[in-house]
Amino acid sequence: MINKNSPVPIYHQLEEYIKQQIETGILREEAVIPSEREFAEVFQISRMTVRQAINNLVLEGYLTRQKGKGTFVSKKKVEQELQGMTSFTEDMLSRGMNPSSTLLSFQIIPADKNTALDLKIEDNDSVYKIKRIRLADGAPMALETAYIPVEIVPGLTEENSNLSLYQYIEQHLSLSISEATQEIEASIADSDDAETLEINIGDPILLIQRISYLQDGIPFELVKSTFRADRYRFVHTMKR
Amino acid sequence: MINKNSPVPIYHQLEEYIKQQIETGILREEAVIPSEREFAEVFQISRMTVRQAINNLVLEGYLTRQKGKGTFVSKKKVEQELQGMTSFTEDMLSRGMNPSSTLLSFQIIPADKNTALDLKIEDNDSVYKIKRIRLADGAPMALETAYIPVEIVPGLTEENSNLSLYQYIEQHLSLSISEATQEIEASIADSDDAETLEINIGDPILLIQRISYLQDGIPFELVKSTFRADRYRFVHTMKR
DNA sequence: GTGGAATAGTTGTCTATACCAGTTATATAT
DNA sequence: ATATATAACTGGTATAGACAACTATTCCAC
Repeated sequence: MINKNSPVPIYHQLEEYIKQQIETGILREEAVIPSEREFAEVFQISRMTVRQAINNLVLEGYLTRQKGKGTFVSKKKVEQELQGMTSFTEDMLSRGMNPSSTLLSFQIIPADKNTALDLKIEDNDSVYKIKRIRLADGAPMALETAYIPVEIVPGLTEENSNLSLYQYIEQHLSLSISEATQEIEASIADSDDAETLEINIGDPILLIQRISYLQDGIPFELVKSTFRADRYRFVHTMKR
Repeated sequence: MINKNSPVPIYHQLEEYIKQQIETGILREEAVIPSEREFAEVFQISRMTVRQAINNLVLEGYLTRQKGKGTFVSKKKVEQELQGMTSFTEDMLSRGMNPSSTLLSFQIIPADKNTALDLKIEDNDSVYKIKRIRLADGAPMALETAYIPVEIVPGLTEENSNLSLYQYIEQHLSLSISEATQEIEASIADSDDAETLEINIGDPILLIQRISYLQDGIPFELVKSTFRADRYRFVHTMKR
């Protein structure tokens, strides 16, 4: 499970290992995880390295420590993610609705000037352009257009683009998403919007543009969404 | 400066020391701080201990590291606050605009059912109801109505209500604001909105409702704002 | 039973050291 | 002067070991 010769740092390998154990349910909510010395012994690594992995998971909210007792799996990652970057799917699930989507188009195109600027790439660099209608409980909720640099996420196809992009990036490319910016504005539907969202021209709509960044501040996704204002309201919690 | 016999951990002492250097301006924004090895040498402590202190300050946003170059003082605690709870005034200032406001009314009224629910008080408990027009560079930007429980912030008057409520609460009542939730939706202007915001009926508007909480999760302010969509766009950064 | 000591487990703090991987200044060769 | 190695810095990762602080249990004396 741990490869000492991998260029991936050991502590990061251990993080992923423990995360996986949590997500697959092998380590359950509220349960104690093995002690630091035990991890060190089992994987033949130093306790300080184990601590580095566990520290990060504590900071990310996966675990909590209790001096003298042990380290425990936190309950509900969901609530923490809610305070920030939720995908449409997660967002709808958290509202008790059933999300689905219809793929309208999947293209690889050269980036225009504005898209290139937002994604910090050169003009005409290749990007995926993926258009979807997002549905909640079967009814149209939003029209979404995503732009993703091909260079960063190669091998995206019409088939696998339906899976969670975030999971793909974190697990297969072992990159992690650190930050996102959103811009939200109000507008009114034009004829195109009205048709796809099944509303009337002049009805209010919510435009949301999100840019998601990797650890190093590299943008990897630009999503422009048009929501039906009568069905969707953006909810958001800030801490500190 | 560092006391090895103190019950306070060394890394924490060092954190406070560095923080102080930053806050007193001895270490300036963007400047390099001494290297880890230098701290270790000067204070005769281990480099790992220095790293523990610096790690924490990095996580708290005081410092940023750059491999091969050094560790730098982050600029502006303000910007971090911007990622979250900004008042209209701060928001506009950060956009390079000149904010002002016109008080429309200042009342103490019994809370209606919904307001009471949001503020977690009883129906008919007294609340301040403060209506303002918010201007940016002299032009109407938003219509704002704030509801504040009298019990939590007694002594608010038409005069001092113009000052920063947040500062007042943090400094005079020594309470601290920990969290806020926002709900954002799109709508279209009715005749009232159109008149106060100097736009046309049917123009798009952005409705923002914010509830701010004290440390203990006690709501102390409910603000409902109506923004001109042609002039205002909600911008928001999420981390992690 | 109650209190206290001993014990074995946990995380927390700290040291000393080593090597790796970027960055920058400096010396050297051309 | 201009390249180009090289050395000397930086933070990043990892080791091994030590003691402190805290928790839980067990056992024993009272």
